[in-house]
Amino acid sequence: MNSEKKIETAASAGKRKKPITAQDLMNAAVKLLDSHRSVSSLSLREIARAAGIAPNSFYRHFRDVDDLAVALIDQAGRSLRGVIREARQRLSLERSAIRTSVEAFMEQLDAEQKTLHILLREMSIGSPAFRQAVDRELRFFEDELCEELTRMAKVTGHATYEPALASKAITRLVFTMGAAAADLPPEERGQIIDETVVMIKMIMEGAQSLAKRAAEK
Amino acid sequence: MNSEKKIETAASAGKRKKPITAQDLMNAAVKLLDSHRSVSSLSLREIARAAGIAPNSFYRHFRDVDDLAVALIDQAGRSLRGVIREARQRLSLERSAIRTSVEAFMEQLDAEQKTLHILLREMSIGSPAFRQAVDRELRFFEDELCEELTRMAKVTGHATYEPALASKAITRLVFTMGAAAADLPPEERGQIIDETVVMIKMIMEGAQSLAKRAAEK
DNA sequence: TGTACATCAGTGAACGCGCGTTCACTGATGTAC
DNA sequence: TGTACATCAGTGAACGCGCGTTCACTGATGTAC
Repeated sequence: MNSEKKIETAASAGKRKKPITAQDLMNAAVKLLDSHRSVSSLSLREIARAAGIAPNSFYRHFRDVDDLAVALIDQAGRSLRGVIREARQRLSLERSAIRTSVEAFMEQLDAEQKTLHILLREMSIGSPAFRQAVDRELRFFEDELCEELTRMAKVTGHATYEPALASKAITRLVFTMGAAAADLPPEERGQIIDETVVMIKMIMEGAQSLAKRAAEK
Repeated sequence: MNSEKKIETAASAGKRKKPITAQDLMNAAVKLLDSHRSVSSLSLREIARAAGIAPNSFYRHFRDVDDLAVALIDQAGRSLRGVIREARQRLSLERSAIRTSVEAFMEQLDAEQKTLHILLREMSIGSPAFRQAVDRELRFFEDELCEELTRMAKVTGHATYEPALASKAITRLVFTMGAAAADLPPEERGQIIDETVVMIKMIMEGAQSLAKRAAEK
């Protein structure tokens, strides 16, 4: 017990050194962002403190806080690709493709690193580099969805009117609803998911109906 | 000329006093927010400096920066009601109701106080009071739209499926697209307006089509 | 019309504090011979 | 296997600065008599 305490003290108060990764710093930042603070309001010292390192050690991993923020968005991007991949995997079953995808998206909000949540919240705020990173991810999601829509159109015979626009509308809608969901207790998430599913169905139905009408005349 | 210069000097460098309004402070804050900074990153001293008063004079008008931020959102709310009123006024003409409304919305982004822009950007960030104020405005817009939709349904005979959800979808979409438009040079706004109009038409068309289908079975 | 007085929006100076950044350092880990 | 050395992630101390907030103040404006 004595030696155990000694080890613990050595590990936490650490005589001289502690190894820390860039990821640890990002996690510390995410934790600080938890309650509706914006990335731009985080200080370097604050993050370093939360991660348990000296302020100047921060520079070993990132140029500045903005640099870390961009890294967070990149991670959110990876999270987003995870959503898409997972939705595809689950898709072969008999459930509604829309519902399945929306659920995959909303689940990713609680993923270990809650970077997706941050992306949703700070879409239009932050440095040029930050917003550029967000835009890139948004566009990727949109393009992926658009491909999926046109692929579906060939299979089912239901053409989609302006599939790029429908994709954009759905993407923006899912992102906004996701941002709303992320701030809600899990038991109210279900309703947001239901709402989002119906909204998407409206768009798909509308896009198909408009396509038919355009074809008729 | 000599006396004119004297007066100007007295007014700008001001021997002892300058009268300043709460609105002046809000305008100064808005100006600082222009390039993608978040409200939470503004300092009291920065705002006071921009408004041309001593830092401590700030307290004559607001309790703190957060208090000013909430006032900005209230102003954005008034701007939003202006959008609705203006859209209604223009509506009697023969143009598309959707297009007219979207244009009214997007024009309001450039209104003298660009508070609507700030509301769109910071929707999910900021103090509880701030977000509560934003939520209130969002809901108001949504309700207003929902009423309009059900009123239209009676006139045209086209029922809307889940009008509350359709309203929510349209509101969120308009707000996101507005946020995107606000950061764009005016000459690219037109495209965003066109896109938004088509998106809304998809939702309306879809909601009507789903209503028909629900009525049939 | 004058005089006395309260109110109110402004002021400069000062405080203690947390900030970002720099410096020269330390000691563990991996590599060359 | 040992020894010498480069690399690299950490360190504490120090810097100058802008911050929010407080204080006692000033002088213009509006009101009462």
